[in-house]
Amino acid sequence: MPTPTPQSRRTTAAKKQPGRRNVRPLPRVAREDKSDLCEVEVVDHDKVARARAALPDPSTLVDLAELLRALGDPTRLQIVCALATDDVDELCVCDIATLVNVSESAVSHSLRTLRQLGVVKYRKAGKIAYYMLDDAHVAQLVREGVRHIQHDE
Amino acid sequence: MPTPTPQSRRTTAAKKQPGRRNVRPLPRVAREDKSDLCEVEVVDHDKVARARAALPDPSTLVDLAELLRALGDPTRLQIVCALATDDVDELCVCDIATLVNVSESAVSHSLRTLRQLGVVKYRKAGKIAYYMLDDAHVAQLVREGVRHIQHDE
DNA sequence: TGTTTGACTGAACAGACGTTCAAGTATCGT
DNA sequence: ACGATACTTGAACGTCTGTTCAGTCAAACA
Repeated sequence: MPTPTPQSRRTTAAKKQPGRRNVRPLPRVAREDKSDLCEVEVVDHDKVARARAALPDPSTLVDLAELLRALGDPTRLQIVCALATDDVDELCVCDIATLVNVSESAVSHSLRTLRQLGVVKYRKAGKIAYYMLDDAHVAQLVREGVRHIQHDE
Repeated sequence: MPTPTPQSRRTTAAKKQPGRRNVRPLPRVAREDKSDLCEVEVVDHDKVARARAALPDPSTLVDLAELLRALGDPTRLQIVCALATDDVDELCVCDIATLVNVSESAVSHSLRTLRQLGVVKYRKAGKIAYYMLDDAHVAQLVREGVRHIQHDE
């Protein structure tokens, strides 16, 4: 049986290797390939070109996706929300674990993820680690997200 | 009479529709439990109480996490970015597939996810489905995310 | 009518994810 | 020094995710 599938030729742009997390996996983000695409751009070739031009560069895209996915976990989202609270500048791991109701180990793992993304940082005082936000933009982003969810739709 | 009927499901609540297996058991989101926690709140009990009070309610938290996680996928993020482009009001599935360089099937699956979250909607013209954004807030959120990623850090 | 096209769907698979568990590193109190 | 505390780390495990594949459907065209 022949394979008349339009784009079955070079679709192997999605081969990612099992690398570490914090670096840049760069999964299958647009590679400016477009050379052997078969002309599947049926409808509006010009509009596609415009959209492609307006697309953020792959590095930005992957970084943002990574950030959003990190915030897309209830545990981590709660941590960020807690640290974004007024009058709550910093919290220790133990308190965060109590707050979001998970084990300290799980919190520690989550905090590491957020740390590697530059979302949080920490200060060590004795044996206690106080975590705080490292990126005010992220807090702002989350606050707006909450507002959007709560207001409409 | 063919009924294009662009669907847009914007369920205010109750988006735990029983898809297939485990629905959405609301994993370990704050349960207001705190009664039998062993007094692990070592450092600042008051601050924990404040942070907990400021935390969004579980339903908002889960909805937002769901949205952020959906946007945290490079394919879906690119789709939203493309549709958020000025002068690009709508795109057909075929063009989107070309744009983000994945198969039409994968795009269709991704679009369904975004549709179910109320991020995009579509209009059918003949056999072509034109997708467009359904939530301007999300587009705004993504645009700010891009700006934040590009500007600092 | 039959074929082609654009898009959708369900099953299935490889890989990724988040938690738990057990062990580890410092630091503090005695 | 010893043990307890606060936290981190790595491995393991079950679950979830996104893609591919194959099949389906409706609309357009021959």
